[in-house]
Amino acid sequence: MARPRSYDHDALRAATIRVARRLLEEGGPPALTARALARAVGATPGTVYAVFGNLNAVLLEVNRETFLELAAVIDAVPDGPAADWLDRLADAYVAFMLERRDVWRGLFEGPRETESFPPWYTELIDRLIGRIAAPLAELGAGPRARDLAEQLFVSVHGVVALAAIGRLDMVTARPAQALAREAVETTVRAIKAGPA
Amino acid sequence: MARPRSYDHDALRAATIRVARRLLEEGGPPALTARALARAVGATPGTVYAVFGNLNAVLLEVNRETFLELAAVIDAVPDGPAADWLDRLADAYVAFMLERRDVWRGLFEGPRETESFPPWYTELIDRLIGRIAAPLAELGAGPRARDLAEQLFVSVHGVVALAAIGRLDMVTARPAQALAREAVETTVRAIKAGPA
DNA sequence: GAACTATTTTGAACAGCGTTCAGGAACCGA
DNA sequence: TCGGTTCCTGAACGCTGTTCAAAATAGTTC
Repeated sequence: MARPRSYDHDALRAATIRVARRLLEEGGPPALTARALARAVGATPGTVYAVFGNLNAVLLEVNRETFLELAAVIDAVPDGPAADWLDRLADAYVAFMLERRDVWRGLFEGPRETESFPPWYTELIDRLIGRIAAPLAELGAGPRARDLAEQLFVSVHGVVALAAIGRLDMVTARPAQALAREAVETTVRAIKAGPA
Repeated sequence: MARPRSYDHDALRAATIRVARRLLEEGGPPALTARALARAVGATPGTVYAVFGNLNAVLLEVNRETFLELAAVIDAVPDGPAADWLDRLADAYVAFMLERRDVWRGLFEGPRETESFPPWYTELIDRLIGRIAAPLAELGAGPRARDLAEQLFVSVHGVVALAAIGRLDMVTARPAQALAREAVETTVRAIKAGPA
């Protein structure tokens, strides 16, 4: 009753996301084009659009995978004495993001402000911040742990944001990892200074 | 001996920069196109290219003006007790950037990593960090004042970076200004905790 | 087997982008 | 009036995301 699909759409979807990621890694956001995607998966732009609706949806899927990987990496960071634990978290986060600069840029650059974000996006960030709050609480941050974790996350985000576009050296001579660790140290010292 | 210029190139240059800024404010980076610029200044794309070489140069000039304005705003922040002084600096910075979200995005998004930055760019950032280091030194940061100023700047950058693309609320319920002030407070408290 | 229907896939087309550059335009000096 | 010289225009190139009429391919019915 109908022309049968010539593609396994699930497989095509997965392949497209895989290729999208490779394109991003190799050429940054400008390399992620509908035609390049289609060519690489052996289909045509129209088919990609039939599967994803638009290019942004492809990027969103890459972001999902990236975030899931990040979550796994963060979860794999062994806990320990709170200060060391935080350092390891910071190191892992910075290293992860800088190894994927261009994918990172896809995560944080550009999209419309009015766009609403899918639940997994928010949930993963929430989880990440929870992982930061744990050692902070251990250090005696008490009820402020969550707030401080948010603050620390944003600070490290600042480091990575500048490093990912190659502009951290305009602000400081220190490398990203050092700055992230110092942000951790400052937070820890502020906690040790006692309750507000 | 030659066809006379039909444009005052200095005036055309200035007008182009002015229009570029308006386009950015009204429609963000995507609105800054060669044809729109040319149309708005009553010239043709070719002429714009004759004056600026390429579109990025126009963006760079807008950035220069924005940074100069920022420098003026920061210089105008009255000093006072160090903690209040820092709060005012943070407020001024955050307010300035958020009032110019789209111009801000032009400042920090996208350009090639290999690009070298003009001296005024680095100099202005240096000046900005100097302004932050002053009250920190007053608070007893000693020789660490500069390092802490860089760190604080990067932290506040993280706040603004997320706020400018409308994603700060994915991390925290607090507004940008509050987070910036808390970054200040954390830094101050870390200093008060004594030398490292 | 032919016709019809339903679905999927294609790829040309559209409007726009940054950028280039052949050639028309406009002046001066001879 | 005729080069010479410079300036400016705007068509053109190759690219972009996206759309959609048409082609392809199947099952079903006559």
